Amino acid sequence: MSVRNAILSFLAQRPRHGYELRNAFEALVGGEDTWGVKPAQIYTTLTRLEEAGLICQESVEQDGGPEKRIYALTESGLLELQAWFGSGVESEHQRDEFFVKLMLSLSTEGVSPYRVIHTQRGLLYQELHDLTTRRSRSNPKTELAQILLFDKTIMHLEADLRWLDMVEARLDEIQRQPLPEPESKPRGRPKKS
Amino acid sequence: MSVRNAILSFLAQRPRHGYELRNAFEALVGGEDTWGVKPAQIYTTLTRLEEAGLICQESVEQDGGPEKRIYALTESGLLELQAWFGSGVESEHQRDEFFVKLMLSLSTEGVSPYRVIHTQRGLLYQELHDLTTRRSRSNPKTELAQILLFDKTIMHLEADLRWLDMVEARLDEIQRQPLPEPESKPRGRPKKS
DNA sequence: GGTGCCATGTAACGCGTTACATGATTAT
DNA sequence: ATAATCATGTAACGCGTTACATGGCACC
Repeated sequence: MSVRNAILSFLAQRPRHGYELRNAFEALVGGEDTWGVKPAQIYTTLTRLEEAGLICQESVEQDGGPEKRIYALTESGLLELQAWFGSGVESEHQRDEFFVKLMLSLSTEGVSPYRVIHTQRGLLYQELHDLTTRRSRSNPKTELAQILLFDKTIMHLEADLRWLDMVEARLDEIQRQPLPEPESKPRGRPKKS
Repeated sequence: MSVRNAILSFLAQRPRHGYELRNAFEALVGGEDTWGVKPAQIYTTLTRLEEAGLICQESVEQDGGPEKRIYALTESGLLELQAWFGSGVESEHQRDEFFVKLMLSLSTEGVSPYRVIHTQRGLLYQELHDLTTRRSRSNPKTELAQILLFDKTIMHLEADLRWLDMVEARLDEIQRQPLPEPESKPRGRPKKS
């Protein structure tokens, strides 16, 4: 939903066309190496927003080149935008791919959870190193926003690393005490067979 | 990719049909209130995995009720699964919806970044409270996995809260020194007009 | 006066969602 | 019997992706 709402917000300032919106977004989040937005996403999102009645085409410029469809915010688009600003963003941390991988590694023959943890830790350290480097190369005057984003990511990576250590310690504790294999079990009301 | 790879992993143990896979997944991650997987996702994923040649239909049971298509892992499916276990999971923290909202609130009339931060902090505290409660109600013997997942989420929420405090302090520092409005600017090779 | 890149898009797919369908089993 | 719900799916959509199309402008 980031792109969708960012588009609404940019159109609240003034009507724009696709390329402008893309540039505005990348300027906001810090360029394509931080958060590259593909053109296609802008245009498909614009189409869907128009179908939903949140924006409308104001005019079509055609100065020699390709068409430039200028979009403007509608009333309901403004309402939706305000609702977005007024509400919080729910975290979706519960959906964690690494957690699934780790759990599966515990019940899969030939896959060591310690190896999975080790690999993940290596990747996290590398990401942390890259980010720290890029963060220290930023100019704090002009790129405050990017630094804040770097900080957030770094703090999450550090949390992930601490969690990995915790999990590993936990695994050591219960070593050779295998988890019951998670199995298909009927739930709900028991049957009186 | 969590569901997709979890399916591969479950089929590596033995061939199964859709409902079994759904139950196995929910047992793994801790039931529908933690990570509810909709049946539709299982079946569409199965279809795509079959098209990709990673799994194949082994047989079709039909004991009175609806068809039960039994899927089995193929050779390339096993390879893909092993590749997944052998690689790390990249974090995607750079895509942060709240960050976008915050940045937009800085350049939007009538929206206070302090208010946005306040709302978000409220939501994070509530999520933290709920999770802490649920965590302490779990049985550490039988639900170790869920506790680990709770811990990970809690650590991330705490990181988010610390980051919010940091951002707010930063905003106070530069108060009344507005950011330049992020604008459409041509990049790349400068033109020699 | 061709090569390459800038600016603007379309098509098709992948993962995940909500809404709906359908036949069997169980509760009342 | 009727209603709930279990067990198994299909259809259609939303957000995001990669791959491709196309017409002008800059440069050598």
